[in-house]
Amino acid sequence: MVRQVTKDYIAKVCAVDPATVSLALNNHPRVAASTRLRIQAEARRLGYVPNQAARRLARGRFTRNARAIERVGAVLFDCHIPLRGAYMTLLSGVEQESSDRGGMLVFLRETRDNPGRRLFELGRSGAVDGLVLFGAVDDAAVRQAQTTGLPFVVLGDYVSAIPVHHATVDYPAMGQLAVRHLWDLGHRRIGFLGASMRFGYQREIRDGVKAELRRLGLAVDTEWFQTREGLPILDLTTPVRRLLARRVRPTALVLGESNEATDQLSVLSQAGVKAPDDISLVFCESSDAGPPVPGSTYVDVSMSAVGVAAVALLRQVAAEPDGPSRRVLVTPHLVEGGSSKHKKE
Amino acid sequence: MVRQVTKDYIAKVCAVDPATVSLALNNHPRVAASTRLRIQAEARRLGYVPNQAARRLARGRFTRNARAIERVGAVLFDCHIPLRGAYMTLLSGVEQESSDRGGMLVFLRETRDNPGRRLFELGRSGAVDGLVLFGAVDDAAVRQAQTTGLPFVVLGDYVSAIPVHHATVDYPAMGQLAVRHLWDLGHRRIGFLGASMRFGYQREIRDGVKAELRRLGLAVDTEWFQTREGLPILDLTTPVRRLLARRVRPTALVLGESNEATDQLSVLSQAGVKAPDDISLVFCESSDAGPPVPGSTYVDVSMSAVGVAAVALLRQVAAEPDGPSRRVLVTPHLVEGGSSKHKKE
DNA sequence: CTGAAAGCGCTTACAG
DNA sequence: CTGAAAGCGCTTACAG
Repeated sequence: MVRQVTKDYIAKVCAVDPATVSLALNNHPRVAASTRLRIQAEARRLGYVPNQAARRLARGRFTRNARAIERVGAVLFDCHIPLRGAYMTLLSGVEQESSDRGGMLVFLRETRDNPGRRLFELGRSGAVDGLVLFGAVDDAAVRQAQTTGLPFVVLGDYVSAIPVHHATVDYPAMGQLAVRHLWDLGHRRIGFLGASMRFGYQREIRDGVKAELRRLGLAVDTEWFQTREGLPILDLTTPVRRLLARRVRPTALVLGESNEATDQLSVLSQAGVKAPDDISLVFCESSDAGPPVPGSTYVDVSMSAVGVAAVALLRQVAAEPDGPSRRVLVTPHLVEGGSSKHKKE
Repeated sequence: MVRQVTKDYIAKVCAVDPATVSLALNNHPRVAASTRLRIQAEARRLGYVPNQAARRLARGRFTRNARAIERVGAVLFDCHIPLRGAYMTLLSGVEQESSDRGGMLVFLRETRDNPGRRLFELGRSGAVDGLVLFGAVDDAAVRQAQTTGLPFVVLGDYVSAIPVHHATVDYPAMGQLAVRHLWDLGHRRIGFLGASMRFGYQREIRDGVKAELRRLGLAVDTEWFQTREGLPILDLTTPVRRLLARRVRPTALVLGESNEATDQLSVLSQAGVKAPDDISLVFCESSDAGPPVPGSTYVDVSMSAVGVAAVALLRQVAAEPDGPSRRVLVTPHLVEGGSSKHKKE
């Protein structure tokens, strides 16, 4: 075990009181600049790292209420579906923003077997200063978070009527950007391929597409809007087939769920429809995994940026606990690849 | 803020000394059973949760050396490739095993910009009792972990010559199980489709396939062993094409990388080769995401079980720090679906 | 078997 | 501007 470098030790070396060391290292203005610099230099030289446990314990004595967000508890509400890579990216964003400010991240999973227990214990144990909730967040989850008394923010999709602070992707903008790109390339017959529509983000992307089409004065042809809603769960291809069966086909498509892109493309290719020559394609992607299909044009958004935004929001919420519900939206952007091109005349 | 229920408060209610409460709640044998039960009941009733910070601080006074693993630091070494869903599942396994024993998980990412810094600070801060390393773990990563003085375990694939404690999947067994299943179905011409072979797990699966073929007295025909080694990075389909170009085709295939399954299947289907009628397929999957293709036969392994195993191993390592390098392998199992069947006579 | 004490390393209000 | 003190909530060695 490495010998712990304590504030007392630094105090001895610098010939000052331990209290002064504490104030100096926390950049308290009451310490003379020269003293502060001397102490900070010595601390750096010795590789001093404050003892987290002692710090938290000592602070608890005074600031009974709102304190700075140093340790963030990231709580994943389990969803009984495979854990997606996007969660990992969200989490790494939360971690980044916590660590960069000298804090750290505690990761916790709430299970359905014993709902609320871990969250309750986390709240009482004093181990974290605030919470970020993600996964299958619903009314029960929000209420559990409320009982901890800690400030919290919901990250990404959730289903709850209770107003909360919320950081997520600007999903409507994804649909909007995709349509706008195709419009700029000269396309006027633009369709949409969606997935199950069971998740909020899927519906938001779709609504963004519709809204932008209307804004541009284009027909929102329901025949060109195909989703898997109402279809068997494993049927990934019928929407594409239906779309191809239309008398007049769209010249361009927005694909709302990049996870299903490969299957959709294989139906297109089997039907002899090639991108971008026969049809322009824009994918919507939100997993930081690069192009959903090599070389494709897609609307991208950084999930880790959403994690960063959530922690930043959490700090605001902690500083002003009684403010109104806040919402932060991370803006997507278009990445041009080879799957879209100007409409042939 | 919720009023903190402290041991002092319980002591007052139970009319005993705070020290007795501490001993009782930690199941110390020196406390009379009746007293212990009375105190524990009261603590439960009041919803008492011990203050983590105080506990760690107090414990630090005595046990300077090996202590129980309560708080685990999960350190992800960044890899500049998209974060895979499998990492999330690993992490949730680590979290589960930590939480179930009343502990918790601190998640940390080591970045390339400032290697070792966060790990160093984590070690000094006294925030965790042991480490689990995963991601792009190499010699430098292992050495950084060593300097913390904390017990640690490597989780999953890594590249380092330094002997470490290690928990991972029994990848050779995946290949072995797949071959054995096909053999049992009567197949004698069994091939293998691999990916880039840049990762250790890919090579281990392949070697497991080869070893089992030899064990069964089957020819290891190199023409039926196709990988993407040496091919352009985005070329996912050439291996399948090469395999199909052989004069004598295999009647069954082990697919080593389920991420690439969809692409491989589409080549097969374009060539008019259908599973399982023309060829039996067994996929290797390790992301807890269910069948890589709906209804397929695959060798599965629970990555969260690997996370659980890693923490269990960490406890052993902490208890006996000077023991030899330990290694825990999680065993995969076969899930039968429709993509494999008895060989036609 | 239980009580009273010391102290983990830190922070901040209070004196000087 | 700095020092000396009190105390955060807990654990464990030491007395009784």
